[in-house]
Amino acid sequence: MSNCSTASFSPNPAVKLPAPERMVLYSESGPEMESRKLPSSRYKGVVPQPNGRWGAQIYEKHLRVWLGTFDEEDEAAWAYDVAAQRFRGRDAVTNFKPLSEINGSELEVAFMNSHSKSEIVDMLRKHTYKDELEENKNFILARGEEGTNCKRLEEFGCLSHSSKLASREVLFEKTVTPSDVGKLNRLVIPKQDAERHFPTQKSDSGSAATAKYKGLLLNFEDELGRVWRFRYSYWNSSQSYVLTKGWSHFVKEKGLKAGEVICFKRSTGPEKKLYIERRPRCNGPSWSAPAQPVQLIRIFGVDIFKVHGNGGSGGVDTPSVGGGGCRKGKRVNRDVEMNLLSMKRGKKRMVIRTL
DNA sequence: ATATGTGTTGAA
DNA sequence: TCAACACATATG
Repeated sequence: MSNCSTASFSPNPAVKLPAPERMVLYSESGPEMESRKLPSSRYKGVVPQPNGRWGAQIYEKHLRVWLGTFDEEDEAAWAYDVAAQRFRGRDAVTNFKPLSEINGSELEVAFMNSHSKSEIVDMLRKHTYKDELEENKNFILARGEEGTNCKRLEEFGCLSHSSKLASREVLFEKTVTPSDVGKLNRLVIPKQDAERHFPTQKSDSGSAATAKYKGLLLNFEDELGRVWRFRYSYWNSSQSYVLTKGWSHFVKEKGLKAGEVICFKRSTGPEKKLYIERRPRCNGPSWSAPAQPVQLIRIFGVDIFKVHGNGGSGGVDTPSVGGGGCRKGKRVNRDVEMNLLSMKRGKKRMVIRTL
């Protein structure tokens, strides 16, 4: 509060903050150069270190929780934000724009909440938070095409409740058009796909004649296990199948934009649950192809993921990830590379090569 | 020897 | 809760 108390401080300096003259504090050229005061930070939860770096800390239950030291002041502020949102939830006061107001941050929120506070703090102190988050994201996004072991995902805290165990098959995808995300509040389902994959229900019990479809409410689960309910119906006027009621809410919440691809899936089990997922969108050149199928295999009693390569050159190929674009992880080309995503305890990423 | 993180305090 | 500040302790 102290630093907030200055009227100029905005809780969400999405805009540049005015930089107070911190240097001045140093130049209090006292008789002894020893008596320098440390420059205070304009960020909440950030404290100066004697060596010019910045510490981040948050308080809980009268106790200080140290979040580590950072080269940059805003890095420390960011660390504080992460901790604050994990410790205090959506309405935590943060230095920068809170995740709750950022489109597409659902995965990060899920990631955060699926780790204990101390795990998050650990990551911050070791500066591994971002990496772990990326791993987790890619993990989820690569899921689904084939029978991925969702139990494993659950262990990693990647999946929320109901979406755990079902493997799913892709029904079809659609690149949403401007009108799909515009004010018409409807999504057109390509006719072929609709007739092939979505349930049909004629209100008219009479046999053939009138193919009049009564609206149908369908539930779809998203990447996070969140359930969306849409009205699915047929518009005679345009001879098209559409999702109507509930659709605009989805568009808004997800921040869905024209050109993005949404993928409809269905669980392969008896349940036949429906899923709607926004396909990972990466503009970078390295992710041009759709995610490659991934399969779980078990070696030495450890579950790993095998990415189906092409040449079958005895090795497991890496995902279509080069150096840049989507992620930066370290990758190996040949041999089996397994990264046991943060093993339960050590949080260390292990790379094991076989043969 | 230096960097990091804790003990502690006063203020909000 | 929070940051300031002194300083003990960890680290290389």
